[in-house]
Amino acid sequence: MLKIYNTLSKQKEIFHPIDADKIGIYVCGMTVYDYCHMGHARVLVMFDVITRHLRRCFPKVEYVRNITDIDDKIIARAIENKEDIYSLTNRFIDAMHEDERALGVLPPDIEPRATDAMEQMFYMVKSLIEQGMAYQASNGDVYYSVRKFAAYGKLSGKNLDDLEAGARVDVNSDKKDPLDFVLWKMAKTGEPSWASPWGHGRPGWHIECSAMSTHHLGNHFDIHGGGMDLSFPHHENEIAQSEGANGGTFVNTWMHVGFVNINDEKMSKSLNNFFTIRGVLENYDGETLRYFMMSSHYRSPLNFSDDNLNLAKTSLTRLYTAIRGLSAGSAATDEVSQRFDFETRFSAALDDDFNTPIALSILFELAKFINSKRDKDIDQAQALAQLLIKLGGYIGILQLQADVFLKHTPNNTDAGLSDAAIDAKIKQRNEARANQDFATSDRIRDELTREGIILEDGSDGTSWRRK
RNA sequence: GGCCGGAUAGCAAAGUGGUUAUGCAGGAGCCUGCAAAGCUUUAUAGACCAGUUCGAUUCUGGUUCCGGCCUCCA
Repeated sequence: MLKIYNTLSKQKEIFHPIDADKIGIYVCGMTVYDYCHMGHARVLVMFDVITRHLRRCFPKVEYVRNITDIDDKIIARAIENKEDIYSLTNRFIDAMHEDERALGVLPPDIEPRATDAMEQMFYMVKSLIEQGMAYQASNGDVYYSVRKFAAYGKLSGKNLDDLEAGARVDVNSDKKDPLDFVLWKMAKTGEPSWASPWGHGRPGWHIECSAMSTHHLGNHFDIHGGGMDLSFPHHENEIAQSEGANGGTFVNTWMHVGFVNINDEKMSKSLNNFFTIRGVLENYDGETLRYFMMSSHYRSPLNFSDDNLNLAKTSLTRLYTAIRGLSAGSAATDEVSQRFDFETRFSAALDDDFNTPIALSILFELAKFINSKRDKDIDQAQALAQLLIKLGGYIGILQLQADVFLKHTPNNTDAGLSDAAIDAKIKQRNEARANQDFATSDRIRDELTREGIILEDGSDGTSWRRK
């Protein structure tokens, strides 16, 4: 029984799909004018975990994640670079896809772009104007009349009068109410623009998501998500637009992923304390990054630091060490895995609002069993290793050959000793050991240790891994 | 000012009204030529103050501190 925390009700709810044969989920994606940072990575990874689990729970899941490829920052950056907005956005869309693959994130089913959704936005804005919920101001911009939507504030728990009292500057005199937000912006000279019923211009930020989500998933769909910072005003405005234009409920379940923090402060572009995914990938592999993201619950803050990343790497190393040498073989269910209900408990953890820390803890239990069985009952160890790999696969980890993970260099470059050179050293060392020449064998091991190579002598020979 | 979260052992991070979270690090032991890995075992918690209860880290109220949103942001 799947339970999801709904921002709308501020509590965990049993998830009741609108149509159990087809789940619709929409996630607000990136604004593509720069490389993705760790905050984006968290949203990418967590909604990947979420959709992977949903796909196991339901026969069909339609996962839509948009790309915002037109907005003020994109225009500003394109002007700065003296480049066309499409060449800018295409470049960063490619970079985003590259980052996504490195993190083991599966592509969404549909990835619509704002610039392809103009007609759908026009349709929605028209509907809002016709119903008197939006108006074109004297400067030509079209605004949403927030006061016309009685339920405004239901997602963020905000009260219009409190908002107004606390509203900071930027009061646009063309707005009827300072809280009104823009649906369509008139183009200034030199700006990219689209012909619309209200003149040449471009869409406001919020309308694209209302238009694209309802276009692909219908006026009423199951889940809408994004980063915590989108709940207000972005998602609040989406509700106002979609429910204002179409009537009825827009989305049943709203999900928000917590922030990535640096020294307990939000990582953000405006604070300029962000780390890009590709920057971090120079020192840590994608799977370690992914594990790090899953090591805390998706709604909790996640503190980004080398210590925590290294912890993730060590943890993942333990899991891969458990399956090393055992990955081949049949996946027979065995008495131990049944007795301890690993798979049931693993799924139950994910069913409980996608509790990845619990799910991971079950993988460690499994690893412990494998380690304690491998010398006594290889078949059972084999079967448990298969199960560990299978459960890991449910959340997108442990799909490499153990040795590939354990021997890789941080950024998969060929720094330091080659594998062949390491094997040669190990051979020399083992010859020395066979001759009881421990001074030589220890010297070789020390040499390798300095190169970041750790040796492990086992009953079936010496294996190695990179630190 | 308004509205939300959070405070768990050395670090990271969950569940839970009474019984081992889990990972890393630490102690002891086994294994090993010695290590590493692994196994066994062990110590170290629940910001503070009240209340409810036979019993609270878990529920309620208050205090303090931290973070977020109210402005573009995942």
